[in-house]
Amino acid sequence: MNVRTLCLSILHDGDATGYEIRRLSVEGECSYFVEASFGSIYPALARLESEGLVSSRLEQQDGKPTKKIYSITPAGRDAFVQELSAPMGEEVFRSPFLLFARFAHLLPRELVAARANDYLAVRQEKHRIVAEAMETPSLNACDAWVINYGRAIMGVAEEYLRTHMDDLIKLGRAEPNKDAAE
Amino acid sequence: MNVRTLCLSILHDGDATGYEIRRLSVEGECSYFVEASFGSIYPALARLESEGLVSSRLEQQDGKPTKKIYSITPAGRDAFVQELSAPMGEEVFRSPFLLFARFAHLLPRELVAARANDYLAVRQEKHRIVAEAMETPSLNACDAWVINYGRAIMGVAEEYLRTHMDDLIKLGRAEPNKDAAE
DNA sequence: GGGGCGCTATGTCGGACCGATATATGTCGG
DNA sequence: CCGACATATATCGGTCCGACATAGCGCCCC
Repeated sequence: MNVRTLCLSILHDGDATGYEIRRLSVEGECSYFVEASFGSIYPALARLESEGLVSSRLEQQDGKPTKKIYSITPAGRDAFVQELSAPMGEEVFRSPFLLFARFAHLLPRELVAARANDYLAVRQEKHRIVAEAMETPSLNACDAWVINYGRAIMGVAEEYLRTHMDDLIKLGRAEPNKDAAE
Repeated sequence: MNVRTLCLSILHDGDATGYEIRRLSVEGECSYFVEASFGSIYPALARLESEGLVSSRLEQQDGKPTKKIYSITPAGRDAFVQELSAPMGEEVFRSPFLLFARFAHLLPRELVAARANDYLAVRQEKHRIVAEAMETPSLNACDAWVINYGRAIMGVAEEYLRTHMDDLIKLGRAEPNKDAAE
């Protein structure tokens, strides 16, 4: 799942600028399983345009910088379907928090507690965004399926964390001052 | 959570070669939230050694290539704890399957069914690995917490997929021959 | 009223990381 | 007997992220 495909997928649902693609990938209903940065979106769009898979038009705005609005072309739609039909990449899940949690016994209890609370807040926020996305009026059936899947998983993640984080915090070191205590 | 920290975390629990670090990160009990490739492990180990955070010794074996066994140094342990105490990176979840699922309505039903079945198999395998990891005899409390967290989430993911994948497959296109049907 | 911050908007650049490939060798199955 | 696979180290091209550069406008607070 490269950035090219991500851009095509967003443009498939409607025109957008590079900036909007970024925002949708980070804050949108699907931000829990796709994401891309400016540093890869803009070059990807430029390359897609040079290949004729997207087209662009400039739009002046007063008070704001000029926008470069991209549209997907028929060739782009074909290429997108082709890309979806080709073998997929692997799923990626990387969690710095879980790596941290594995070594909670090395770290002061206050730090473990702070991190666990931060992580819970992040999970709750993500869960809220996905739950809210289900309220979208014009939601196609595929999007609804994906959102429900995400909501089911996030719901459990949040609940497990909420009910078990105290166990993890108790594993943190009680006396952070003694260095050779372990 | 860079590859350097990942290497230190594995060496913290015992000596290993670059090859073994790779295998642990891909097949081990924590492979569901950490992973790294050879292309980043070997350079990372070389750099860690030049900085004195790990040391290495060569071990001849007959029938197999010479191994280069790495050990973490006291300075390496300090640096590891330091790194865990520093602000963490964001969690990453990228799912090509969910992007595919969002556009199931564009794709032939047989393809959707095949992909859903493949994905279910992958999820079941991952779930099995984590569930099995709980049986490990010498399991410290932190690892147990992390594994249980993963098991809870993977259990729900697998079950949701198993009970709802038919709904997704039904959203696939029934007649893949008509191109202009959409 | 002015200074700083944040938002919209495009884009570049260094560095991190993946995936494929190269190299060498030994085992095991067909 | 040959290819596939496992062990083991290492490099390289290309992708992608994160930080930075640029720039005009609105908003808030002092």
